[in-house]
Amino acid sequence: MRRSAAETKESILRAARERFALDGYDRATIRAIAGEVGIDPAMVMRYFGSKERLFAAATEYDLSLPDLVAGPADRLGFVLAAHFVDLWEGSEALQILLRSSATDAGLAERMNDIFATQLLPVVADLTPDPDEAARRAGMAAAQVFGVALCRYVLRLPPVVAMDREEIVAWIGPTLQRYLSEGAAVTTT
Amino acid sequence: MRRSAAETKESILRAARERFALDGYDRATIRAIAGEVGIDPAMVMRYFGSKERLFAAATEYDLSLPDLVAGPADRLGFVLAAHFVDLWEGSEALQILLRSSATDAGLAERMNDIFATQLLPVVADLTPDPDEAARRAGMAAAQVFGVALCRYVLRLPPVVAMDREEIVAWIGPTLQRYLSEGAAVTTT
DNA sequence: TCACGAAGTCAACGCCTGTTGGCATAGGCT
DNA sequence: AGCCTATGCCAACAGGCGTTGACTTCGTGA
Repeated sequence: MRRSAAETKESILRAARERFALDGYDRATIRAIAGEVGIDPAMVMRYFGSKERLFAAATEYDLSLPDLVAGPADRLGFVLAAHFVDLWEGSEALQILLRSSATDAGLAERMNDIFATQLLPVVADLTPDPDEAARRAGMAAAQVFGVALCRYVLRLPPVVAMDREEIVAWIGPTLQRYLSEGAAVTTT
Repeated sequence: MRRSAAETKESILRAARERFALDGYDRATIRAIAGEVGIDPAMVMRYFGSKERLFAAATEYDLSLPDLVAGPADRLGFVLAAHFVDLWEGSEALQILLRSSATDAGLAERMNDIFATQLLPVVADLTPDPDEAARRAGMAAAQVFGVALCRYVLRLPPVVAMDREEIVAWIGPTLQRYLSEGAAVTTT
């Protein structure tokens, strides 16, 4: 079969996202991805150079966090929760990153970058003390990643069964507390 | 060098836990594990039969959840939080399982079993409606797994920096709400 | 028309993996 | 002392992987 280069490249990207999302970086093979598209593995190399570069191309994205300070302060957790749920549902990129970063130190580092450059600054606008802001952002990330892990990776049935609204209703107040309410104090 | 079979077996298990925890199931190789112990890869096969059986032997454990109904109802979240933090810190087994279950469907299934047979029944004792109990347990699992993911796998600096007490103080109230307080209602 | 570049195939390479069977050897038991 | 078994090593296999370079085929523009 003969297609335009752009078409083929896009087909490869689609198949790659699917395989990476399902199997993770290591187990997803160039051969399987090429097979899904119906072309020779060599084509993937021609268009993307290497498996690493293909992965990078398949996981480009932007958190595009809303400006949290703009919204009403007391609905902040809900705004963030809704935004993240939409993000996870909307594209496979974050799911792919999450799954593969469990075994790839480089990808874990990339998740750190995402955290540090996208979530942390937004939270820092709400809290004067930078150390406290980091901890608050860290806990918020833990809650968000935890839901994503259970829903898309581990596929725990109750968490998979929930719809967007219900998840937001559960984690909204949690994020609200992590981001803006009284700092945790040590308790025995 | 010559040791007793029991000693060697134990050394292999120690090295295996370390490699599995650091690299995940796929990237941890029998050769690397054997090399760490200073023996031939064939010895690993002699003692454990296969890589899969070695992994199974390296990840035996027991959640041994406390009886939540026994404690004071209003400290329930804190009790569970403290218990889980101790569990994660105390052994590598859960960290290994968490890391590797991201790419291995069989292990994800095993995490489901852990959830269904150990956490869920405990929560079910607190809530009459089984469907609601499942959702509550699911959210609690999401929070606990999320912290573990950020702390041991992704190694987000602020989450790594926290000590046991601080983590318990943060997620204690969250678990409390997920397990026993007013069910979430849909909110726009 | 025909040559040329783009799109795709093919076979092979070098490497690493889990796994196997045969061979050496040390050390306790009789 | 001498055997015999548990402990360990070595070399090799078969298969899968990413990657490479040379070859074929199609479509188009001069």
